[in-house]
Amino acid sequence: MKYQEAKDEFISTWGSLGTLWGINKAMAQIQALLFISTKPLTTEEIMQELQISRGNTSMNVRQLIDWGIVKKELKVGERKEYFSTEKDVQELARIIAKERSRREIKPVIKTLREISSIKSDGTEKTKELIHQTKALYDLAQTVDSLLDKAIHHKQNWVNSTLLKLVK
Amino acid sequence: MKYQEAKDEFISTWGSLGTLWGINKAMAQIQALLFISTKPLTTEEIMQELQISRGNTSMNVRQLIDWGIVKKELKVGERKEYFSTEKDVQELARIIAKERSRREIKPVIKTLREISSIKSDGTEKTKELIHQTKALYDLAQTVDSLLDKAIHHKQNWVNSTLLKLVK
DNA sequence: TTAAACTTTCAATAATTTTTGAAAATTATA
DNA sequence: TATAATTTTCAAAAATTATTGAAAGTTTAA
Repeated sequence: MKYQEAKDEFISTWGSLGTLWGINKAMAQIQALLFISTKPLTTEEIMQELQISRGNTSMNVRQLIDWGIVKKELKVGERKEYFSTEKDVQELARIIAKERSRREIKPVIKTLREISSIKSDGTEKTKELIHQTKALYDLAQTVDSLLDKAIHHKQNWVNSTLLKLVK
Repeated sequence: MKYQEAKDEFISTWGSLGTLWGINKAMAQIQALLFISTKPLTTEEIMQELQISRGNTSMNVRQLIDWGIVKKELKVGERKEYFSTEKDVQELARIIAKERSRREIKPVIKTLREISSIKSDGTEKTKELIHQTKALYDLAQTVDSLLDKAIHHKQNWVNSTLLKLVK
């Protein structure tokens, strides 16, 4: 496999994986492109490489910046913005875990707590609702605590924490 | 909060969470409905409760069965099929982890292995592509091994494995 | 067999999400 | 301040995904 082919394959695979996990394809592909780039890229270069429009590029780069995955860089004497992504995979995983926990998991945990703590009226169906949502709540709490632990474990959490579980 | 309100909230929340993670809303809602039901339900009952069509119900129940999350039950003397979901949250998590690993993570790992093992042509950009995809490959392997471990750890893997990390 | 009960399929339609591109806004320089 | 470079916004269009419902298929029982 030649460079260009491998690069295209990587960007395409990353885009598909993103889609499968509820992430916009263009957003995932921009991140993939920056991830393997040897230097920061401009909007123009991203558009060119991925064959997407200016508006699309602008919006998705902005979202990546909101997520804390991409940083804007300015070069002296130049007007345009350069973008680069976090290059360290573990830090990247940490950021994504943090954001998905904050945006998606924690709100669900809050809802599960509310539902599982409604007052029982003694009927079977209410008991079952409370019991099942409580069980989900407990599991979600455990998983989210693990994520929190990883999130705050700045350096090398995969090796220090996960690897010992796997081995 | 009264029963009906809590139930609707749970089904709706589960549907939204599914959507966020790339799972069809109807599929997530059917699973949610079965998860808090005190008894197996028929297609008719699911349609009625969720206000969705027969075709939609049929297709999504079938998918849940493919995933191993829902089971079909037959009652003696009755023609129609009854559906129930796995009620144990940890077993449910195990099944979902197993399926997502098999369908989505393992294929990506294979691609990352292929890309990261292309022959270097000595250029910086090729070196960077190889280096970065190798790093992703290593991380994905670690995470997938953890999932595999959890997957094969039938009983109570959350408490026996994850909890000790969290505490 | 036949027919009734039930399930599946799938083309058409609807809903949602993504993308475009040009106008408006912003920013830096002359 | 004017203007050129660049980015952002957002309504419209395109693409994708989900849903419907009726016809076809299957299964069971009389």
